[in-house]
Amino acid sequence: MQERYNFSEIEAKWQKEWEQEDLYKVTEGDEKEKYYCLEMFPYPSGNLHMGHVRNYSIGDVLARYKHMKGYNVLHPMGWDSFGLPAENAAIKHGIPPAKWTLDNIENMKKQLISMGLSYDWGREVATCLPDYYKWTQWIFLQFYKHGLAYKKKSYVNWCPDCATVLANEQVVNGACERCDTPVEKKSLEQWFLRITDYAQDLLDSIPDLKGWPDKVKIMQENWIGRSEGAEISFTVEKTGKKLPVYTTRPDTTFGVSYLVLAPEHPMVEELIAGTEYEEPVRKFVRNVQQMSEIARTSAETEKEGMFIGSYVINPLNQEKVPLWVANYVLYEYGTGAVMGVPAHDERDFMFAKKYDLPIRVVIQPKDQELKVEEMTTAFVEDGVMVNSGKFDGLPNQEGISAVAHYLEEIGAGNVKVNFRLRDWLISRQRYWGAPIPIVYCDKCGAVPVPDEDLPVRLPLDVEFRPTGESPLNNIPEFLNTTCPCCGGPARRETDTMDTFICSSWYFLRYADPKNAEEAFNKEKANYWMNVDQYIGGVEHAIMHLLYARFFMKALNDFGLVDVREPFQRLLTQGMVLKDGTKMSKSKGNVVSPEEIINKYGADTARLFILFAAPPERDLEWSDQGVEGCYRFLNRVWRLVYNYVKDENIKKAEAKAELTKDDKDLRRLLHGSIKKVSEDIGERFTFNTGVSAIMELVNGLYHYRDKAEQDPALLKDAIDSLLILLAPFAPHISEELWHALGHQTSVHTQAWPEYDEEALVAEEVEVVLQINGKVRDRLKVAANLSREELEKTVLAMEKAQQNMQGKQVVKVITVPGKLVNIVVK
RNA sequence: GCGGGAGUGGCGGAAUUGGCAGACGCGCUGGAUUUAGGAUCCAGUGGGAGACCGUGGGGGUUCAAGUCCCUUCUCCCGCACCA
Repeated sequence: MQERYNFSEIEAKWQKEWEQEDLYKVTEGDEKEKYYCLEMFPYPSGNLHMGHVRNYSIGDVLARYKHMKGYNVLHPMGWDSFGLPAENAAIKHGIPPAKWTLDNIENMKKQLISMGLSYDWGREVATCLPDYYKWTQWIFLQFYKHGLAYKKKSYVNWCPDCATVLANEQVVNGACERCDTPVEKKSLEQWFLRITDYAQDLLDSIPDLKGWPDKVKIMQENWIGRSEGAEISFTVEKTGKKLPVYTTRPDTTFGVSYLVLAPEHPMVEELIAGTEYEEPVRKFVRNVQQMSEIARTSAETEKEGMFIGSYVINPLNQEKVPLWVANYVLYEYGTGAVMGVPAHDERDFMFAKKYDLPIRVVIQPKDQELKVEEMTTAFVEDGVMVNSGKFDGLPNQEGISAVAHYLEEIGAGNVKVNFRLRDWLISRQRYWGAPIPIVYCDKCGAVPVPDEDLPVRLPLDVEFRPTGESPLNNIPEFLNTTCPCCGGPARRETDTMDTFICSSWYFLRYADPKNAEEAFNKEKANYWMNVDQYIGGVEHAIMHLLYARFFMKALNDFGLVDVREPFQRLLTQGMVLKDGTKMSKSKGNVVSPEEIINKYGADTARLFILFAAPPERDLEWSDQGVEGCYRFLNRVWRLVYNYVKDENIKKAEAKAELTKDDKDLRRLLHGSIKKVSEDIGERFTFNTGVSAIMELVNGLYHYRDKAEQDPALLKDAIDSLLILLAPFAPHISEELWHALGHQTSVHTQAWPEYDEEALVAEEVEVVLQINGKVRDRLKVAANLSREELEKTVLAMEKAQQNMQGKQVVKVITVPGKLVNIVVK
């Protein structure tokens, strides 16, 4: 055994060895219980960053731990490899996207391997390869065949910089999630998936996600945004047509003083055509539509509107109220029209004040009387209905359903549930994605590509121009095809799918990655799913995690798999920061994993990133902290080195009886086993797990200084130490394990069990408190009875001093912990 | 504005069920070793000379509060005209 810890030699050696032995290969159907440990697969940007290191270190500790605990562990890795950066590289550097992507994968895979991660590389998938996207296309067609994929013309979010449309979820504060460019609205014909059909289901099963952080569950709940209310039909006076509005407050319907349409509402144009309002209203609508999404959807934006010259009839009281158009009404939500009740809605109140529209109180608070002239803000709390005909006197909460049901009776409305969630726009006007497998025929319309013709291959020999247009439009061999229906000439769809589609089912493909006949074998998927532990960044709280849940429910409904939720437990790791902020090139505070691994080794990098903070919290990078972890591994190395070298210890006879020092070490050892097991397996607090291992090492150093040791105990402690360390620092543990003379891998050892009896201390320290404040300490026998403990502590000098001349009110004794004397 | 999370030594962080605040690591101080430095090993390290005081501030419950309740401040994250 070498005296020095030569990490680079050791790490290379064991990485090669593990690969040759195929140590991490798994197959299904083992008699062991399965455990599916999954980390979010990366986009192959070309280089690993610290966020990846953190993500994959966490996953690897869990996977290795579960493996040693006797589970059949599936721990795969792959590549989310479609996406825009590959195209940008092509435009900028003239490298074809496929080559750029595959080169990046190769490089990143090397880096992942250099971290010593326990992946079954035989299950590697890359979403950009035809053997994967064939099945992405097939799944799309399943959605299509079940009526869950459809094409419609609508106002969609367009990012001018990315030159493509975006899903609602990809618009952040009115700007493109990727490049921060303000999005524009465009009216385009696009493919959607009917995620709204699953809105209620997605919401209802959130409480079942027991192992998910509340934060993520709440975010999803808010995103789905269920609201209960009523749809109420007003009648347009001029045309007699019904104009439905959606409201959560049908109890305020008697307080309606105007109605507002969204600028995009088709009835606007219909009602102004040929009237004196035509020109000014058109101008107003145009102005609103020219506003950026950010300005338009901000709550701070001044509410502006305009009367459009028509009136509608309130179905409850037959009142005639004016019809307006205004910038604050969203066409996409509800019916695109709202009723204005200024007295009881803040926005309506502001609007009515601005345009001098009437305000009528229809809900009175219980303890005071509202006077319109005195109101400075809308009254939105609960109260009693007034000015509401036969509903007068009814508490408004009851009024909500009473009015809704009455409207239903008279045929002027119905109870209605609305969701904020919109259907998922999946078309992208980009090249580097999975082609949507549809062809357009003049005779037959949109026709799905037959399963046997899949995959619709992405042509690889393409030319990129910085026009923003998808090159697929310029490739006749791709574009022109024959109709699968009638055999006539047809055109292919040139849009590709949102890459979130590819990542919505990859965890299923890992269960059966090589299958050429199916997306995945049902039995294999049923065996491995669902994912027992999923680990990734919280930035995916909504998009990826919601889409994947939607896919799982749909695939279950298609009968392809038995489970309905993809991820049993979810761990969202915090960011890796440097100098208090996120690492970024522009700030110049990036620490590259490669650099750290070269300087200290992967084991040190892993250990530091797990030790520096609990996984959910942000982690501040510290070069000195890394140094400390490196020192610790050296300390472990020397401990084992000295042990192996010391012939006396190995020759020593086993002792008949353990001394106090022996028992202390044994208690420390078993306490460490317990702590590390719980910290990895139950609490997911790897930082305290590492600290427990450090304490064990400190204890072993002290033990080595003792005059006599128990050789059997020492050997057991050092063996166990290496097993406990193995999930965190796999290379050094393996090397030292073999240096101790073991023939098999440390990673295939059974995780040690702790002995409850060994944990029991013979002596404990108890505390003397006076009025709750610690005044003295005392070592006593651990099994001392309550009475004896109290007697002993009360007899202490400090106790006597404090009781002198005072009245003892009471004495609280907690055996094994403390005696608190309350004096007056 | 709404929702969520966090404020603990010089720093990262521990304290799992209300029971010894500051585990472990960094940094710092001292000692041993060494020609010397580095490395290593050992010891010390919240503040205060001390009685004592200490978990963002104020109040409360309790024999006992970092932990529970009320209130307030600061920071971070998510959503934000969804009728």
